[in-house]
Amino acid sequence: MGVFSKTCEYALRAVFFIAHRTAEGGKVGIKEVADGIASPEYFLAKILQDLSRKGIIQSAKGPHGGFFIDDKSRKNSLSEVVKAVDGNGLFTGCGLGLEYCSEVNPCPLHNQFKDIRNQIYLMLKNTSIEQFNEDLSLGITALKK
Amino acid sequence: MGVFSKTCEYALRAVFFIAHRTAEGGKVGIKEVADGIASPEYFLAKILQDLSRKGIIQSAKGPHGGFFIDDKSRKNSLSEVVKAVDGNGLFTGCGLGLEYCSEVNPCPLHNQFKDIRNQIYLMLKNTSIEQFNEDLSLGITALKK
DNA sequence: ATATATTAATACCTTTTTATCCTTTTTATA
DNA sequence: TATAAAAAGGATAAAAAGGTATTAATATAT
Repeated sequence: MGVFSKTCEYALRAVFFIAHRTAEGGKVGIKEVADGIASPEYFLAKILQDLSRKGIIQSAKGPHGGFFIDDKSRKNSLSEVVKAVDGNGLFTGCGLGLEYCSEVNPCPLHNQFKDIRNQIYLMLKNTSIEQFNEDLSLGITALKK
Repeated sequence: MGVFSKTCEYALRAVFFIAHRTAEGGKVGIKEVADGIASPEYFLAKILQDLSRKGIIQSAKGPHGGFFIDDKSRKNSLSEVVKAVDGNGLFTGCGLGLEYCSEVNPCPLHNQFKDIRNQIYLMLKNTSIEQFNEDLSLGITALKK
């Protein structure tokens, strides 16, 4: 098990792919995205529908339709994507799964875990969707396998 | 979804509870543990069996039997518990779920995520099972709900 | 107008995780 | 030695996550 759900992993990879692929305008079809990030096509379709409904990405139907990310959306931080898919339990929840864990009623790991949570949040908050476009163009980073 | 699986959350809470409860010797039964950490009894039983098989905790059958943690085991770090339950994917895996992600073939998030992973690992590595016994005795920290 | 390419919606299937129940084995002690 | 107490183990079920297939809706080129 990783930090993110499989759904969220696909979502992040897809968002990077679409942002990169449509940086100069245009749209990209679901098949191409699925292939580009090595994800199951139909499953990804559901994820992208959801992201589109939530305004994380955009889509257009019909011929020459496809998915894309507009100028405003591509400035979004990854925390928005993660929140849309996995909720913000990762940023706020107790490490030991205790419902009422808080500053006044902490679990043993509360303080240590608070730092971790915060670190994860800051990392995602300070990273934008578009910021890897160049690396992807240069082939410095990979999105499949 | 949290950082750990539900199974792992129960395991960590149980390990804290048992260590605290048997710090002065003696054993504690499954019912008491389940009640003490607000977990489903039979599900927890499976988890504890597994932890016992893997040497993270100890158990004794028969009258006056139960679970306990010996002196050596209570010095174990939490990373051992997590590794036993969730494997070490959390410490080594790619944030985007890419199989071949590495220093030479990184995903976009590789460097940022490496730090997070490491932070999680160090936190767990540097925290022992027994180190919360006192807080638990004083009622400073909680293990249920 | 119509055919076509495309996403949207929906329904369904499979696997994994979480949870429960029941039986068996072990063991202390009366 | 019988009994009771406790964990161990097996079988099953429910829920959630992950994945597939099909149909509907729709924009656009012709």
